[in-house]
Amino acid sequence: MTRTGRRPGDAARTRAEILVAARGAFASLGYEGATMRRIADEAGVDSALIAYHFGTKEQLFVAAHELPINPSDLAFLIDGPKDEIGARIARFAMMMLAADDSTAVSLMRSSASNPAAAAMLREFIEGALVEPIAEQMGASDSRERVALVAAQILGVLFARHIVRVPELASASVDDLVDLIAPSLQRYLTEPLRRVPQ
Amino acid sequence: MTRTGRRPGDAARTRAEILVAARGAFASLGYEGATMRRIADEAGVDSALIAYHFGTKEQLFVAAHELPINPSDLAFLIDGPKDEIGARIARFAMMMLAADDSTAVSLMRSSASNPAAAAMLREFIEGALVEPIAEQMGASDSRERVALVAAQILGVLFARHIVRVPELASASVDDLVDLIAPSLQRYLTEPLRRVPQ
DNA sequence: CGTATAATTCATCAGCCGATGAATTATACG
DNA sequence: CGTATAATTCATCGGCTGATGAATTATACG
Repeated sequence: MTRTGRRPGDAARTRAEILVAARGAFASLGYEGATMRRIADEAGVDSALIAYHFGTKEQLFVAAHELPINPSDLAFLIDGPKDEIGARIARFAMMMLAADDSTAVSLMRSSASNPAAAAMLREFIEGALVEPIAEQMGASDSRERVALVAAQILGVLFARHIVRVPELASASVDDLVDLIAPSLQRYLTEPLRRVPQ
Repeated sequence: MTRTGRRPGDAARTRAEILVAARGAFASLGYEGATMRRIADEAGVDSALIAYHFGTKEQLFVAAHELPINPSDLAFLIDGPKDEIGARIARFAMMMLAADDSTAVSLMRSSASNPAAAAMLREFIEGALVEPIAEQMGASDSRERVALVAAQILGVLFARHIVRVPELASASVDDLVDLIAPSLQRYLTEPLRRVPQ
């Protein structure tokens, strides 16, 4: 059927198709579950071709998770009215990160069993969220505040897309935004402790 | 060194040692990463002995996660002053579930790559938390409220023990309780949406 | 048009996985 | 004390994994 040797037609396209298949597999199966052969089958390709284009499985994982988001795209979260920052972040997180096959869910899934993936997720949270937002806020506990926001978002994603708790899995994006926005708002802008340290 | 055949001494003890090794391995490596051979090595035992005592790997996983908690032990969370229920749940969750090798972290880790583990975690959340607490509360949106509490707790555990976000990984249990208790309180007892549906 | 090279598949390797039957040794119980 | 049986290790199976060298075919470019 598919003979050996170079295929006719657009060559650069194959590479992109492998990346799409890889993202889907990592997101639904995690790092170990997404085998090279499965990804290759999904992309309609031999697994050796993946090695040819991307090298090792770990390199493929990194390539598949290269951010489609430029960290400076997140500036709008900080700008704008301060009393709505929780809602802005909640909406952005639920919309961009909530798809079952999003790179965020994929990274979360793989982080659970793969320390290198956990490091990637940690560095993204620190570098793209905690540091820029905390710097902008300037208070001494800003980093802690942003980390709590990240934890709340991770929790909703985990409960909704990995555990699939029915009450959250069936909720709409709009509902989720309304529900968690006040918590994020509190973590960022309201007094955190009853008895200050 | 360790010869073949039955070993002298307390026989029932071996079984318990296998369970301890299994819990540690599942909690730190996840379902797929915790291989039968690794667990056996950790327990100082041949992997065939695990099969002899517990059957398949999946049966071992279930045995290792049999609840040390009787669901009725959770009644105290609901009883007591209503304006402190968030703090009670936060303290209980952070203390009981926060150890790196707790069965909760173990279940979370395995849930990410193993649908059967995710089902176990989902059923625990629904059966031991959402249903009893929501029934006690009685409001129409009670289930959703408890699910949000579960999501917040899962998020802190995930960020702290799996991603290891430094700001949360280094925080003390007391700090974490103080920080998230008001969010849990709001999810359970305060108006959830600005514009009711 | 010819040829170097890029893209692709095939075949195969060593290693690890979970499972299982056979052999071995201690205990329990008559 | 003898023997059935429980507890344990050993040896091995088929299957899957990531990786890689060799063969094949299309393209790019002179």
